Amino acid sequence: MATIAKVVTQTKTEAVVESLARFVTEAKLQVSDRLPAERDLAIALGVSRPVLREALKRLEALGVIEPRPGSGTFLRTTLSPNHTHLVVQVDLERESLIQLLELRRALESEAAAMAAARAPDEAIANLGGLVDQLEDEFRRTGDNPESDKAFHMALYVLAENRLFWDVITPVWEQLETFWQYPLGKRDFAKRTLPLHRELYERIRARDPEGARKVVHRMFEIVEEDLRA
Amino acid sequence: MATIAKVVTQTKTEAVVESLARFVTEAKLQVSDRLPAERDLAIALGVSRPVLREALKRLEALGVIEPRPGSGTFLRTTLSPNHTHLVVQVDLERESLIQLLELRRALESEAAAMAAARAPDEAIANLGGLVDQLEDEFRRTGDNPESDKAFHMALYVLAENRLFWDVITPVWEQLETFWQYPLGKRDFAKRTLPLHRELYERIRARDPEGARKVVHRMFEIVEEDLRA
DNA sequence: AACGAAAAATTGGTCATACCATCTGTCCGC
DNA sequence: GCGGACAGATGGTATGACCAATTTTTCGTT
Repeated sequence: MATIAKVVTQTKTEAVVESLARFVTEAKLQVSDRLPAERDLAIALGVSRPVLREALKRLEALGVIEPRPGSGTFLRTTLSPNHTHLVVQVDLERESLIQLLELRRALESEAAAMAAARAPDEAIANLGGLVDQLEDEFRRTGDNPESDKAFHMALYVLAENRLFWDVITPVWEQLETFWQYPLGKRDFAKRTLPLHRELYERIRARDPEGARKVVHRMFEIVEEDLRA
Repeated sequence: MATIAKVVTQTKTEAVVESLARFVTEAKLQVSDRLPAERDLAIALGVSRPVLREALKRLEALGVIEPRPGSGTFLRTTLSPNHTHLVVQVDLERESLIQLLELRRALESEAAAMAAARAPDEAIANLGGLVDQLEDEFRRTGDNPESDKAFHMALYVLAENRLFWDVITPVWEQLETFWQYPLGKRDFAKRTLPLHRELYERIRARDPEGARKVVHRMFEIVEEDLRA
């Protein structure tokens, strides 16, 4: 069957976005570097300033740039013409704590398995240090929100998949607001404490399945505590 | 320790985005409905048209709206003040494809286990029908992209967690573009075919661990095929 | 009355220009 | 040498106008 290509009209704003991506690449701009001033960019690209600004607003929405009034516009991520952006829309009102936890469980159990399978030895050793801190902070204060977060985030780094990190970060933030507001402090910290070291041991032993199971047990405790 | 709140300056454009979200909610606008004209919105919100347009460009970048010259601007998704947008940057290279697959594996293996644990019997029976279609389409055409997608998406419905659906949808879209462009058609459809029925059987047997393992085997085949 | 083509109105896309608020670096006076 | 005022640069906002695509209305023809 002969297919007919859909007409792709390109608005000037879109063209400017692409030109900007090309410019950033060719100029070898790095993260936190400053872009030329809006007026200059508009002239260089041969478009009016409103159009240039609309393109910038689009990049801003995608988290690529950050304008600072009075100073300039700065790069927040890398950018090149062959980058694409994946947008997940989440209704935070409807999504309950349980659903967020289930998502985290899915990501974290897999991340733990991936870490066990391929993280470099030195990185795993660092994780061991985090376990020490975790236990230490708990001994001193009876809780360990700081080092707990550091430990779990380290897992995602060990998994060596940036997407996991990108997805879990906002999920984690959302969970933190839950712990603060509707729910008070929970006490699963104590019960899950030993599992952290156990998880570290499973990863160190290069045991993906074992690591996955430990993570599941952690979440069972949390969910159990939540129902209580 | 006393913490000091970071100053949050809000630009007018950002305020307009929020106002728009509120408006869409209060006006009960549905997907594919038309928004008021730019000029009208600008007047109603008390801002200039450029600012209003910058806000629209932002929503456009997030895939929320779609402007059609001459006709108006239309809603592409639901929108309310509760919605948050999570953006992950993907570059069109083989490495990203693998990362996307790993993310999908994490979600899908857990979703399968959740489905086995709690999906209602009738819903699982429907999944069985999808397996029939899957095998039928493959017998007829030698491939089954349509029914394959239907089957996998059904898994996420059975998992009864909207977040999983929200996350996997754009991931799936992104994967589809990969199959089309950098890579050609792959032939893992044939090799993973029997696993679909097996997965259905594991879910029907209420065997979460078994379901999880079948999903993992599916992805092993896909990744193997990819390396070839 | 029904149909179809031309004209008018509507709507998003683009442009030019001006002014304001904020930040930064410089230069002057102490 | 130091502190503060000043000027320049930069992003944020507003006005008003015109263009191009689309939709709706109008009106003449059949």
